[in-house]
Amino acid sequence: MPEHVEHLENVSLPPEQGDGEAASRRHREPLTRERILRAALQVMDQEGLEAVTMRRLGRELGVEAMSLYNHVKDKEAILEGILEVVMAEFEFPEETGDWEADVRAGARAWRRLMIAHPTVIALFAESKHPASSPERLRPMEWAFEILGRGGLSEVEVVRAFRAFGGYIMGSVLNEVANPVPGMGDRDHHAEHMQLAGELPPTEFPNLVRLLPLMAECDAEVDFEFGLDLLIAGLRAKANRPAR
Amino acid sequence: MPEHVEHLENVSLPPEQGDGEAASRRHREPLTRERILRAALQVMDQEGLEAVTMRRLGRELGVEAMSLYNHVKDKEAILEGILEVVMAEFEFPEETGDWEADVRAGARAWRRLMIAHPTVIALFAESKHPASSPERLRPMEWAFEILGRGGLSEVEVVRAFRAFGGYIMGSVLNEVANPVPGMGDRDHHAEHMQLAGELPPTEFPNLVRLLPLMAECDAEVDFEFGLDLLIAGLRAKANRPAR
DNA sequence: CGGCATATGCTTACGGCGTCAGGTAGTCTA
DNA sequence: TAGACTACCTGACGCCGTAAGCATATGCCG
Repeated sequence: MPEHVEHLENVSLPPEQGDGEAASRRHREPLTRERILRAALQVMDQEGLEAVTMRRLGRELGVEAMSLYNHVKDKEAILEGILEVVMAEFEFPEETGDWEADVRAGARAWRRLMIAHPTVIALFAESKHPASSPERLRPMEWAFEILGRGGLSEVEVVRAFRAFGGYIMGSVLNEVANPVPGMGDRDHHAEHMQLAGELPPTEFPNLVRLLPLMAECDAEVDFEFGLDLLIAGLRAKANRPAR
Repeated sequence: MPEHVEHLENVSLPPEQGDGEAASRRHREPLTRERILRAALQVMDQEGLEAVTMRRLGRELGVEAMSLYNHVKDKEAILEGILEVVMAEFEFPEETGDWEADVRAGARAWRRLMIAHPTVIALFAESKHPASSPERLRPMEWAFEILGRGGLSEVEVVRAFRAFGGYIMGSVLNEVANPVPGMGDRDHHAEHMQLAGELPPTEFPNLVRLLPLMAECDAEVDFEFGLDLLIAGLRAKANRPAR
């Protein structure tokens, strides 16, 4: 067993006194739940969910894996914490008073958040407990507030929330699970095209015809298309004039 | 129907004597990709994604983990195979000729499939490659076919497909990730209600008021609500009369 | 100042994971 | 009958999450 290595970090601090190790430990900022969650989110964004590992987070923070347990209960708690951090990033759009515009802006803000951290979709899909932290509930509260101004009944507000929420979630899921160009990977375009070329045209005539079209679509435009459908339907339901 | 017969067994060998191990090895039906995928799907449905393990599947099939590799490349190939098996279960609704009814029926069939195997959502969310097997593409082809009959332009068909697909995916995701009663877990209802009771009412007035409503909602009815919105919007776009 | 409680981080270890490398025993064909 | 092939097994490696216990630093008491 080699002797204890005095980490090189201690050269960066003022030479107070003899004990290098103690000094280095003093000057590195202490571990916190906050710091852990931020590191976890970063690793997840950059390298995917399977890279988020206790040992890896420890390495990222200059600490052993077991030290993390002083600040979080579980790995599961870390994953839930990531959701918290992400939802806390939600940027509440400025309210215009125009109901449709506000709904649209809210939907876009939500989508933008998910697109910025695509892997959270998988996190949602695997999470076992419903949301309960204020960070996760605040955007929800706000969405209810906005939707409630459209002349809908209470139960319609709930249903509209679920309809929009579902649509946003699913759009992003399809977008990141089945990527098309316009956002990121160019090679999936080629993959799509090639697939369309290889398909037996008698069994898959529509696919052969439409897959290339699909590959060319802009995910953002498509998102707006579905949003239009939902809002048009809702407008009818609320007996509003087409503005 | 219990039509399962072990056809290979009697063909192969005359009844050799004695050796118990050889005999037992002979009458267990041989491992196949098919059998592996079915076992994987069953384990996943009953115990969740994290229970799907090479060793576990081996145990399930009376075989060591490494034997699975004679029939599948990877664990990842197994997970993709599960998607294949599930999508092969898609029940194509009978076509009525009524476009709206057909679209609705298709959406319901899709939803029913996901609800029957809730964990596949997580699989979709994690899968890295777009669909390419015929089993996964056939329902897609069919959806394009149905949507194409509504008087939409080609690009609108693609967009409608993505809108409906997104909505279905997301609805089911929200339904299984944030369960409410009516389908399965009763205790989540209580959880919701309790949460509503504990929330600071000045910060979350809408949540406090609407969460109980939400807990009472029927997921299926809510699904239909969103479906109505989308179809109403689409009907307008296609310049069809409200039938 | 000494002494202890508490908080923080480290070490070790256990069982389970995916999978590589190599072994073996039955079966098929020349 | 020899050799190849198939289908399965054994053992090992390096990961994983985390339980248990040890070491050290800090804060509070007299």
